[in-house]
Amino acid sequence: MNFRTLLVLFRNVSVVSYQKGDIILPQGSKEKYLFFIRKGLVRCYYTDRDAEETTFNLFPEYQTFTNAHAVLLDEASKFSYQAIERTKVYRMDYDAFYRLANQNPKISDMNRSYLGKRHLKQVLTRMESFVLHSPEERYLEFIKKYPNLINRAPNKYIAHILGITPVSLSRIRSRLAAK
Amino acid sequence: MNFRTLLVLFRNVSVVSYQKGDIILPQGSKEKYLFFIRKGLVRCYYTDRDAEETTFNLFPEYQTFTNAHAVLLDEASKFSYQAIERTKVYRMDYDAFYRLANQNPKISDMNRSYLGKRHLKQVLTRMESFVLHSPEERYLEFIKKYPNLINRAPNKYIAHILGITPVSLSRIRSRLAAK
DNA sequence: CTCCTTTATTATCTTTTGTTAACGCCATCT
DNA sequence: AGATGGCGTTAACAAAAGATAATAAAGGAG
Repeated sequence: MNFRTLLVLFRNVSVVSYQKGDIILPQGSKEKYLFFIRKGLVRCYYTDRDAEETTFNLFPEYQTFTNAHAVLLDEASKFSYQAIERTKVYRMDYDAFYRLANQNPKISDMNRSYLGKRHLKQVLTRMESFVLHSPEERYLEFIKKYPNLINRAPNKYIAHILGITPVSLSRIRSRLAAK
Repeated sequence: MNFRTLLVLFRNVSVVSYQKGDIILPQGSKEKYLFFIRKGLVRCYYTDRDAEETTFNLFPEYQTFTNAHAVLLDEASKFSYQAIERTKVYRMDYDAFYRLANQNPKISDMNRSYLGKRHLKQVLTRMESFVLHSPEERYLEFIKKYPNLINRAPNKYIAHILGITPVSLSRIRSRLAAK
């Protein structure tokens, strides 16, 4: 990507900072943003009628994320996005990005390959893991992929991401430690 | 979509028939096809080193499918695709489709919205179900979504799709029947 | 620093699942 | 028709997971 392309992109980017606990996007929102995390940690979670929260994903620094239901599927966002550390993001309005993509083939490629492929691959790999692997195996995959998140995010968040309860994760950890 | 667009598409479509048990695409293949199932039932499954097969998905008539790893991610296909009934598909070479998409904005839209969004939505919804719902709930969702597949596909295939063993599925069924 | 809340761990009990094996059923082939 | 093989169900046992509660540890607020 050349300088000109970058410049066009940067004009539409804003830098946003959040305190620990701040909601970046609430569940139900239809706003469409692309985020790149410069620093911090973002949690994506679902809140049910009983106000129970289930964490779906964690995004650490140098990762991009979007509220997929809004951006990719044109629906209200099914999840909330919350900074669980002091977080700084580069945020771009997706509609602006989309308009740029229609004018600039390089940005269009970026849209397709980066947003589409990368996100699809993540979600596909994760789903495969649910079918093929046990909770313990998924936990090992997780710490291999995100070795530092263990110390930065509460275990209850990680447990839900793995599809188990916090108590169960605690037991898996002690079982593994016994070896 | 107008007649002209359809005509352009149809020139690149071939009709292929399979006997029960035939492999449509083997695991590891890099061929890229789009399929529309006119009739029959297709099973998507993974084979591990011990030659154990784990079914990932079932596609009945009037559904489209692709070998996602090859078509969407440019990788070797991680799954095999097999006709488990006498099956007739409309098959299109994806590269040809992609070339057409670059010439015809309507086809391009179809590529993005249909292939991209539809597939992403399926896989996203399914992954959410693994995190949010129990095996029993997933089974109920499955029979609601595909009421007729219960009688057409072996339970062991359905069990794996739900992320459980065939024995466990059998127990869930008898538990539900007891109510 | 202290108090208070949240979280992690551990224990107990119940439920569910995995594993293996046995049995019966059904379809297919000879 | 009889034999064969695959599949669904059930049983029995072991392992794991969910639910709940108690305790300990950690983190935040004042």
